Amino acid sequence: MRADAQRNRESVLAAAGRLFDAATDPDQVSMDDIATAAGVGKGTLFRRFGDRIGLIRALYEQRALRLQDALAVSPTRPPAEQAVELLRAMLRFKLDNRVLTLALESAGGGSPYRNEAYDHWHALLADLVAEARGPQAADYLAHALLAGVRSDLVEHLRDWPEARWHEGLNALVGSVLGDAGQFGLPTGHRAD
Amino acid sequence: MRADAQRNRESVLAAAGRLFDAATDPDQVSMDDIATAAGVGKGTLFRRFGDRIGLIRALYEQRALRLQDALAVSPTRPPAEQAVELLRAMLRFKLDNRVLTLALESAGGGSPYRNEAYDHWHALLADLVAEARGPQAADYLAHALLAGVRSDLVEHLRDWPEARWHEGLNALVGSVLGDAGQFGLPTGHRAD
DNA sequence: GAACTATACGGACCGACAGTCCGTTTGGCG
DNA sequence: CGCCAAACGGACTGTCGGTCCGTATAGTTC
Repeated sequence: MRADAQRNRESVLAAAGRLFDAATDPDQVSMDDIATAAGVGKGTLFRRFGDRIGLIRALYEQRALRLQDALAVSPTRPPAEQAVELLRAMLRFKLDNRVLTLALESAGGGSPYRNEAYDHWHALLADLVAEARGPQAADYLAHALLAGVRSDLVEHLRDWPEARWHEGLNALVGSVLGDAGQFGLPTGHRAD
Repeated sequence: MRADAQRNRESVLAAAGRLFDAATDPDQVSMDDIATAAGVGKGTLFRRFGDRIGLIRALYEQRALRLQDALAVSPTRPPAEQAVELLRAMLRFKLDNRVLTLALESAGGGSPYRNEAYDHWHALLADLVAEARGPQAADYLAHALLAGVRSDLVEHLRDWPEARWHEGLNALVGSVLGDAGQFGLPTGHRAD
């Protein structure tokens, strides 16, 4: 990859990130806007990322990497506890990247399920589910758990306080994985 | 409402239904297509339904009414059993109305949660959840259960056989509502 | 049944936007 | 230094959702 191409790729991603963060709705951000903000021609965008969805996906995955690193499975901790932590982290991620995740998950045409980050988290969760309750339906249950933090559901419930979300996620994960563990909040308050 | 307006409204909905049923992707169906198929001017579409999402929503709700009638809660049957039945019915509905539900749930801009049918089902499910396990987080759990049959998830898992879906839904509902009943398939979990 | 009016009709028109094309520029190698 | 594959940029295109306004008609009143 030529040096200028690399440079441009990065400034496009940076510009797109800035624009999505500033917007309140994914389609306030056009490809022209991104090209302009990145100081780059439109052709460059499409040559590098193929199409709009490709760009959004690339940006999403770039940001998702941070999460993935922070969430390694540990064979010793109770799976339910880890699952709650994972879902909470995803919830926070969707709140922090509201417009971007909306863009990805509501991009007409491009399934939100066709991206590496999703596969990664799904596999992780499916393992936890299988560990907690056996392999039966573990695959589906992992999908269902992730669906509980779909970005437009998060959007729909946007004025719920954090505690209400925690209560919900605890109830959900507790039901599915068994709530042997206590899932006290890492940040201090407790759900009892 | 004038007679011609009424007539046109119906032929638009019918034409749109036909076109969505025949398509493989929601945005193969343009508003011009619908107008032409309905034998009506484009202005008529927009005057009646406001915008594309309005039309899709109207069609969706029209079809959803059939389901709603078939799914009344009965105070005597076990809630978990009723919940499974409801989710299975929704799954079948999404399979039968694949492109239409995709159109609704991926319509950029229009939240899939802002339609009467969703509210109806959510309220129903929330009651069942509350009956089965108390009011704690019942609202969220109902959302989460419904998210388990989101149309793009259904799409993503489109080649799963029916049995696998049933297994998954049984496991999910069984976990959340308690699987006192047996719902036709062994779940192998929490037999206490 | 004629005159009248509110309502509805239709399709030309508009603006926006994703995606393409091609003449020009440039990084990097021999 | 000279070459050329790779990359660039931005004018251009096609499509589509949505609007506008002159025309037609349902329904009502006398």
